[in-house]
Amino acid sequence: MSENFTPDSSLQQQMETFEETCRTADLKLTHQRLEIYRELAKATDHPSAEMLHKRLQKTMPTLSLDTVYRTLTTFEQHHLVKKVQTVDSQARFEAQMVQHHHLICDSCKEIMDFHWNSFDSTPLPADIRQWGTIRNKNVTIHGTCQKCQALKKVKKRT
Amino acid sequence: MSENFTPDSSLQQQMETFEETCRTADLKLTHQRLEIYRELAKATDHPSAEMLHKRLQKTMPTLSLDTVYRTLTTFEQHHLVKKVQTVDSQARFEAQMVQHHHLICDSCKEIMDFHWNSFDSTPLPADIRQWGTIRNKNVTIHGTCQKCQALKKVKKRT
DNA sequence: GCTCACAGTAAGAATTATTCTTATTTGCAT
DNA sequence: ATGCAAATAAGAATAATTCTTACTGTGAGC
Ligand SMILES: [Mn+2]
Ligand SMILES: [Mn+2]
Ligand SMILES: [Zn+2]
Ligand SMILES: [Zn+2]
Repeated sequence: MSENFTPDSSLQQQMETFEETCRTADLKLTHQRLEIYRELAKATDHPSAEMLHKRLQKTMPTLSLDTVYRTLTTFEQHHLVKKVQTVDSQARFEAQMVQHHHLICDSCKEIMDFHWNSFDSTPLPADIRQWGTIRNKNVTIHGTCQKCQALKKVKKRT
Repeated sequence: MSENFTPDSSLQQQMETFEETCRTADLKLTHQRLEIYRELAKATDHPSAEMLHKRLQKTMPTLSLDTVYRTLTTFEQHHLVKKVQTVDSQARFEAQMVQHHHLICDSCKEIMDFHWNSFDSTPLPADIRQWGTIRNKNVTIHGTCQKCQALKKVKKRT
């Protein structure tokens, strides 16, 4: 590990990969695309388009919500980001493209990543294979996070 | 197995359980509720509210789409149906409440059930336990179903 | 079986999330 | 530096879902 290591070094790396992918895909490197990608890449909470827009407006007051949506869709088509499947109406996004799974708090809607290598390497039940071509398999865990549990206890006491 | 066994016997059973649950929950047994539940219970494709409405309109021409939505929401609150999490804008529903998992075709959006008991009884990675209270864990498999694969091949030949 | 209170419904308006249209701006190849 | 296709901003439009309101029907009590 180098002496120049900073918590941002992986983000820097990710930005470079992003720029490279854009150039290869003939996507122009606009300020909007760079900032939207950076904001999503540094987020760990799987923000919605609206959340991203709100965060970015502080530094880019003229950024339109439509651009956020359009840009995320473009990124998705180029496998730079993923739409996360939820039961809620607003779509949630992430720039984390390596295989992982999700913990979802049904109370605050927080989405957290986790890894589960032993699951990833477990073969599927045999009878599923004939269904078609399988692209990926993912686990979603629903529950209530610590924070929300604590809040509930406080409320009960009232 | 009785001589009176018919393919519908389990649906009959499910309808009785449904009626019982409604009575216990002080939900009036309206024609709309009965038919919406029956239609969803007999479906295996996880229909959207709109799909259910379309199917029911044949026999109930005055049924409003709003009633379908409202009724499904009521059922969901009483754990009679579940909203299925997808990446698409239209919500999909099911009356199948026993633990199971989903195969989703990214091409035709078909959602299929499957069971995986060995997964269900596998403990979660230890480091997840501290996140909060876990309610359930489910697997979603994405891919392309046989039908869609066949269609693609035909198209390629053209 | 009849009546009545009130939960539930239909219809259309409203809201929310997302996408489209169009005039203007910008990245980048030349 | 110039030109032009691609991208953006703003607001209109669309799609999915929910709300409002006047009317209807379920089922408890007689
Ligand atoms: Mn994730
Ligand atoms: Mn299912
Ligand atoms: Zn929470
Ligand atoms: Zn398919």
